[in-house]
Amino acid sequence: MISIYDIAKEAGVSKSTVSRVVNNQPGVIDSKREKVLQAIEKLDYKPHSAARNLALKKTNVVAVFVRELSANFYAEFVHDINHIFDDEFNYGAIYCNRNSHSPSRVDYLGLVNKSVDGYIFIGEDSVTEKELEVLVRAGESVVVLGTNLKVDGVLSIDVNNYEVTYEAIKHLIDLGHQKIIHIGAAETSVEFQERHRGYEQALKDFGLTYNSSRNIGYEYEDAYQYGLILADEVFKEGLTAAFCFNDTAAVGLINGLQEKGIKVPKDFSVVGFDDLPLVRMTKDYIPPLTTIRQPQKDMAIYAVHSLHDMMNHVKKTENRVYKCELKIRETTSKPR
Amino acid sequence: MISIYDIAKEAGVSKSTVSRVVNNQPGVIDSKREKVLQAIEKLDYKPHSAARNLALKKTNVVAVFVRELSANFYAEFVHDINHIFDDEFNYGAIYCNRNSHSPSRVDYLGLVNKSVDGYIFIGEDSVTEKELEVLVRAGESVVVLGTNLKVDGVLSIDVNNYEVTYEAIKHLIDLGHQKIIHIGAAETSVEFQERHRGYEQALKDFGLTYNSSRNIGYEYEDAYQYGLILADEVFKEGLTAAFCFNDTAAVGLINGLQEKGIKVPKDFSVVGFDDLPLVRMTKDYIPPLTTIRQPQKDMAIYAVHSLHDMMNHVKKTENRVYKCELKIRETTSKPR
DNA sequence: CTGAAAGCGCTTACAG
DNA sequence: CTGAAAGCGCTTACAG
Repeated sequence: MISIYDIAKEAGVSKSTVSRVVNNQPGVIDSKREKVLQAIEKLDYKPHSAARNLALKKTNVVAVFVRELSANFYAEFVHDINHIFDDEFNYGAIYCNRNSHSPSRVDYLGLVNKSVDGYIFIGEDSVTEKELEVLVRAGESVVVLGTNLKVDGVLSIDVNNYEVTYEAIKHLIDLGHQKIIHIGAAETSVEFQERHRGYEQALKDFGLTYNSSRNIGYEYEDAYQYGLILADEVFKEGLTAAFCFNDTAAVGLINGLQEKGIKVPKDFSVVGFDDLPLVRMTKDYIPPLTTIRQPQKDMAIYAVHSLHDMMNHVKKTENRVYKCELKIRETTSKPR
Repeated sequence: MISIYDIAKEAGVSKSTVSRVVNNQPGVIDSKREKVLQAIEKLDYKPHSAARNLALKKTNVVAVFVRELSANFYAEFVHDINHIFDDEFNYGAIYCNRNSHSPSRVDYLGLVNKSVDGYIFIGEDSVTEKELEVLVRAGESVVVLGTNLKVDGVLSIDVNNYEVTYEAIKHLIDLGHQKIIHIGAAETSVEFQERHRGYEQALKDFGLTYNSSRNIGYEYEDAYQYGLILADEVFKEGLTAAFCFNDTAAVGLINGLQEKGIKVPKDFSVVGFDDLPLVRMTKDYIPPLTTIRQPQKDMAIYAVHSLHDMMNHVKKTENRVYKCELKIRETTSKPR
């Protein structure tokens, strides 16, 4: 491979001079600058980034970790974050899958150590508290998004899961529902736990006794199958509403229920979470979803800007809890 | 930050010895190994990857580039590739968005130069021919997936777009369709061009004179809007079938058409492309899609294995064109 | 089994 | 404006 030394030789100057022109520094006479540029062009020279990173102790790259890159909700974040880095800063963002369900032999954090200036972790499965502590002790800049993890020195951005769930359940109760089920993905999820708290508190505050939570997994198909099963309980137990952990689950559930002849919202009300654009695909068949919108874009912007500030020690950054908005649309109505 | 030198001092040995235990090399007496391990634990030591990369001239990381990480079809590839690297090799994979539609100030290829052992580019918008040539000249290992780019020294994996499109059009013709429209995303797309060739050849071979291609953009909404418009042409010109560049477009088109009272497949036949699992979400409202399945998983496996072989100079690898399969389901039928 | 030394490809005071 | 030299944190022959 060709190095800075080769360019120096080709152009008849020193490595120092080559370095200066590569980095667009002033104080190089035009004639030499030109020679260097030509040599670079001629030999297809690209600086070796590991060498540069080592010398500069910075990389102009940040790492973004998510549980599963192709998961819908996270994909939006990934998209936004990428664009913000692109548009506003001269930073590259790289992405890593962090699927905790498959015990991975790859230690990304070790792999990536110091080859990155900052870290963004999205979703609670993307990182552990212990890992965060190690990063902080190493002086890294890190922000976590939607994890519920609180570690000194890492900036945390989250959403008011408890309150907004309370609000959604209250909405159902106000409509007259008495038997409302809470559907989550995985019990271990802090998200689930927070929302579960909101669910139970609302039941309690309004004196409802029916109290049932179920975790069904992350996939559309899980929700669809569960809808099929749930139909029975609707008939037997007089269930009239469900609060779902995301929109994909809500759509799956609705499809499963309707398959069994239970119409939404006439016979049954459903609340989703996330307000995914994806749901457009079903828009002509399923009523617009009552759901909860997270201020995703704002969160992404704040995440990127804060990380940037942290990396440049610009100023103190502060944790933030964003408020979600209950979007009442057409999958919830009075029970009949 | 703490370096190998700090560990050496703490453990009372030389850097060489520390390096040996960090890399699990034999030939270190147990008592010293233990001391080093303790020092590492105590000081939270992680090797600086840039330094190691520079010394070793290898990184154990590959980069995967796609146009848009959150795009549906690519997301599947990303998912598969990640899992294969995880399961079979001790390699990390990092992902980069390469959205050519937003002129980016970030030169990923430069950023990532030599901080990665190999490259996978997915989809034609992920890389240019010129970039590939530069990488080859620099001796990099690179594979391209679904790009139609042929550059000496880069392994190319693609799909028989021309043939399978021909087959799909023939299927429609066999059913009795005479006016078939070809719907693409962007004219500049080689994918479009290949499929267009297949479309035109089939028309020609079977003596059809109606010949019309349209490019409508990549999003669901584009297709839906276009479906609304297309409805008119169906009435006026007697169009009876469409071949779409992907399933999302097919669903959007169907929704648009049905909105205007045109039923699929009774009044109009539609063929999709990709056989996305995503389409499940509409399965209770739209008939199962006649579409084209790409052997995606096989392609991902071959891509990862080939790249691994190239990086280790194990053996010659060969370009591959995978055959797609026309899945005849329920959105195509005889015209009425 | 162990350590001193050279080298990986860059950057950047420093001296001129 | 320019170059020689030291240094970034690691690895690995080499000598002992």
